[in-house]
Amino acid sequence: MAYNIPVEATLDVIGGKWKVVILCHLIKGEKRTNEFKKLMPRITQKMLTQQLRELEADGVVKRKVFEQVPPKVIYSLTDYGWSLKPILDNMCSWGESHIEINGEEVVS
Amino acid sequence: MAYNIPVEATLDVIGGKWKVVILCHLIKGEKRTNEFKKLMPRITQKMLTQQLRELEADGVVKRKVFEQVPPKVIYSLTDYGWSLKPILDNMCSWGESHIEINGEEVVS
DNA sequence: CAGTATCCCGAGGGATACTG
DNA sequence: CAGTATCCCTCGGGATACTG
Repeated sequence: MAYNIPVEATLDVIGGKWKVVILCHLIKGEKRTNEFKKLMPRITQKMLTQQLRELEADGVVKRKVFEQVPPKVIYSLTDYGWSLKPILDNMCSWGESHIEINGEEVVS
Repeated sequence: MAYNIPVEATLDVIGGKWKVVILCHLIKGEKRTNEFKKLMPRITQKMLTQQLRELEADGVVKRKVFEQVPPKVIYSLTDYGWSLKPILDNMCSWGESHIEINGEEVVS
């Protein structure tokens, strides 16, 4: 509400500290919570949950809970979330072409 | 340095609180400081200067000072900054198509 | 394994005043 | 007009412990 420029609406959805990173990972496929933790070694449990909940509330991420022990939760993009793909793809490739990557933390 | 995923490099450059908004305005043409203030009524002088300085340090924004009284400063995109255009265009149009805009503060 | 609940610190950023 | 300098306070977010 009351944006001064439309792009602020976009930032409302993907502007969070970790949201773009999370979404970029989800473009490559659905993920479990622990997978996110390994892909983002610096994120805390608290922030991970928080960012995912906000993305879910905005309708771009879907959360599927498997009722079992131990618990299993899978996150994926919604159709609405996939509409962000062009933006995310562009951001990813811009980063790839403008910076050298350091792969020190690619845990399997 | 030491990114876990390339897109973090992109976020380093455009991830600031107001940077995407500033860059979107610059895509439509160079701007003076006061123009920014009118386009972004909620930004403070401090934040405006700070974000512009960081964009300048990252080489995406160019600052041109006219030595005169009263002072005149014009900001514009560098060639490097223009390489972000596809991302910014996508973000702008996504916002346009997904949210209704409120134009209450379009001062001339 | 996935998530919630507390505690708590520090810096991000607002408000204000001043300068060239 | 454009920018710097202070003061100061909120709250983002880290660390830790606990639950289903």
